[in-house]
Amino acid sequence: MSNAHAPAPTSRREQILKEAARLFAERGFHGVGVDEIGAAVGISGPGLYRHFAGKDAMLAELLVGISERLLAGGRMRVEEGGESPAAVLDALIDGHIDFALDDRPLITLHDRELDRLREADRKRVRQLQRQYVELWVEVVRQVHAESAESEVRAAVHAVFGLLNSTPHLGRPGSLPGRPEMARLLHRLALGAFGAVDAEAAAGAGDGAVAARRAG
Amino acid sequence: MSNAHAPAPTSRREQILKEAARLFAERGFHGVGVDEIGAAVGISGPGLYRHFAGKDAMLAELLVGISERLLAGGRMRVEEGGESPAAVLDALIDGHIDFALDDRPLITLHDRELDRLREADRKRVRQLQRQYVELWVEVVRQVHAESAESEVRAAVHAVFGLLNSTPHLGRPGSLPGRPEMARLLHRLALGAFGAVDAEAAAGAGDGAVAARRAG
DNA sequence: CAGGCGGGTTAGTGGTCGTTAACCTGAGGG
DNA sequence: CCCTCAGGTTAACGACCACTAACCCGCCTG
Repeated sequence: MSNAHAPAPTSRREQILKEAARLFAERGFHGVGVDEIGAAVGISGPGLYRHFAGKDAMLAELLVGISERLLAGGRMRVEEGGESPAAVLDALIDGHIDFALDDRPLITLHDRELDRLREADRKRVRQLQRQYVELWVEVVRQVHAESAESEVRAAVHAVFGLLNSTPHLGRPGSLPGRPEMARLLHRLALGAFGAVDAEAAAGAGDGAVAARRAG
Repeated sequence: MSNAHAPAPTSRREQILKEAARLFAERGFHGVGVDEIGAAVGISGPGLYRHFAGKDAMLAELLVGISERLLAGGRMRVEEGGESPAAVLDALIDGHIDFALDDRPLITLHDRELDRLREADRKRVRQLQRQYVELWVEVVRQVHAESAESEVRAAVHAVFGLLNSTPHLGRPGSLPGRPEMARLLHRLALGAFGAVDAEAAAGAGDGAVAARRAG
């Protein structure tokens, strides 16, 4: 439509993947047709088959790609190893936040359309996800050593849910801007992890933990 | 399949809705056909049209129903008014956790298939969701008075993401059981809310908040 | 200039799916 | 005993859609 002489820093494949991700996130994998994806990149319908084996292949490449990038980024930050486990955890959190804030459609797809994959791809994605989770679990356990592993694992899942909540936010100005949002999410994640360690005395429904921060 | 002489405490409609919710959650609205829904309740295909105007109507009734129940439950707990704002917040959290743990398919649908609704239904659901969010925002602000409203609102969304993370959990025994899970989620939510108030001194990436709980 | 080929095009095809049509049956009620 | 009617059934229809076939063209290479 627009760029007739595009310097094309992004290949056609990547352009297609980006638009496909957006459309899949907006209307669901089954909800968007190949014609629409084609139209979004200026070609029409079956032209996509010059770049991908099929619609499924696009979704597979998106989900595998995102999972690999998440894991690779996490591994990198762990190996860099900060001054302390807490610093590594901070880095993990910031990395995930950047991802959630910058690649919303992918985050959405990541836990929404997994089951539309062929068995093999789904297994691969799940394996990558599991490794990513375990990466976090190890780091979190170094920061909160006295917590049970199963609770830490559940907490990691829950914090992912927290960090990945950004796509669900209403558009307008009733919410903080991107930098404030990043800092807020960081605080919330740390706050949640800090609450993993049971102050077992506190039963449910008495507001003990909420009261703590005022004390 | 099983109950040939069902005392039918649940009407046929409810039975259909329940199965439809499960299937929609598993494979997405577009991913399941009316024949499958029918088969799940022992009748086949078009028999459903004796109970619902169409597939869309089932989804609409599910989403509107869940939103109304969430809001009604929340309002009830607020009006009951505990001993303190913190106690009311505890009640809200417990209510939401019960919902997330007991009605996973609905929770999944709730933020996954909203856009498949007709304009009118979608507006209604969004309005109910917004009212539910604002209910929480008011209560949280009473507990954390010094926090900016926009940050509290974002935090509420994020905590919903945290509490609604249960459907994403891997099946096996690597996770806590239901009661432990409920208590853990409760703690995590309070921990997150407790971190809304900026200790503005702490920049990103220095682990200050994580360190706090050890100090 | 030949020719391969990357990257498009349009037309068609087979299958799936939501929905409707037409028909059936068994249980009450007058 | 008939009539109604709720709640099914199967068959068919129309739309949509992923994918294939067949064709095309501009660019680069030799």
